[in-house]
Amino acid sequence: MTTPTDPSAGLERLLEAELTTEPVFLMARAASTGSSAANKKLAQLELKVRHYSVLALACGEERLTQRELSQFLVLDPSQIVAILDDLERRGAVERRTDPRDRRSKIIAPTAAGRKLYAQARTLVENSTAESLSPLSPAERDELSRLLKKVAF
Amino acid sequence: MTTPTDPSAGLERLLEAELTTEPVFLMARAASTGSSAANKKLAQLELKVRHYSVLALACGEERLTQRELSQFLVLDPSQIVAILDDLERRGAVERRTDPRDRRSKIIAPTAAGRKLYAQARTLVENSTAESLSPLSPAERDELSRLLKKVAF
DNA sequence: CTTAACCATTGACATTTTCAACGAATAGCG
DNA sequence: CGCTATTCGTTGAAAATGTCAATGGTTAAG
Repeated sequence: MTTPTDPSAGLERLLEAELTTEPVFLMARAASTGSSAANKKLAQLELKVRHYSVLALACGEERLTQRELSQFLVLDPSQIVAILDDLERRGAVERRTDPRDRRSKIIAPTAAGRKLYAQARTLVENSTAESLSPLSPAERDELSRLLKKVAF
Repeated sequence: MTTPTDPSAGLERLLEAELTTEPVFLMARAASTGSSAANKKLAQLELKVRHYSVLALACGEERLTQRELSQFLVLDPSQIVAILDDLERRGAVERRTDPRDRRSKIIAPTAAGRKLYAQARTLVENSTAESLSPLSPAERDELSRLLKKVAF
């Protein structure tokens, strides 16, 4: 098993570049490599991170409307529609008209959806473990803590 | 001056959602909000983060080829072409055929380019300060340190 | 009851990503 | 030296993503 060559190999001399101190850049790069790694793993379930995120929320404690999903995930309502079309076609979630406000639709997971989420979750955790492998367990926790403060 | 309403306001009940513990999700969200904030500031210079990144590297110590920019920024070579077309049209950078390998082109900043970078850098720093405002100075340093370890 | 606002959805459009193919130039090897 | 394979920047097409206005159905406010 050959280690996949780092695409940015041979550029160690750039580690001192001013850009390397910019959090915007670091975040973008970390997020980009991280989610593309996760997407690769999720591909075997024909999922992408965006589907995984919606599915995860659908499988959570709170029952959410599409509007709420849209706000929380910072995605346009129309994108939520597309993602839900995929997930619903696969029988992973259901749209239920909110009885208290028939404009909204509440997203609920099916049994198959929960199963799918369980599998996906494992894959994502593997991917995360690899992505964060340069960090110690304590550092991973700290990173998550800091990101959470920034992201909300 | 009214504080722009947080788009994800009223969803505090989701802060305990399982998804909130996933670094992939946190990174994506932090990166997304962070760079869209930076983009807004950079708009007054008619720049985006991607242009800023290339300009920053061009203004650094190392003289880089397009291929190297592409690898370091994890962007397709064709995207580098487009970004450089913009920057060159504005007279911020120059493409110089590498005398040691006439296939490659070395990117060099012009005087105007350095000036532009200086202005842009200030804007980005302001944006970063706002984005990371929920963190203490020590936490910001720690976040940068951790991100750097992950991103490279 | 009427008007304004909200939700999910659709469709159009811009931006970004991804990929294959090309000419020019170099590197490796006989 | 000559031939072949590889690399570089560039172009163009296709797919994915993001952004935005308009719609029908529904609710809220007066």
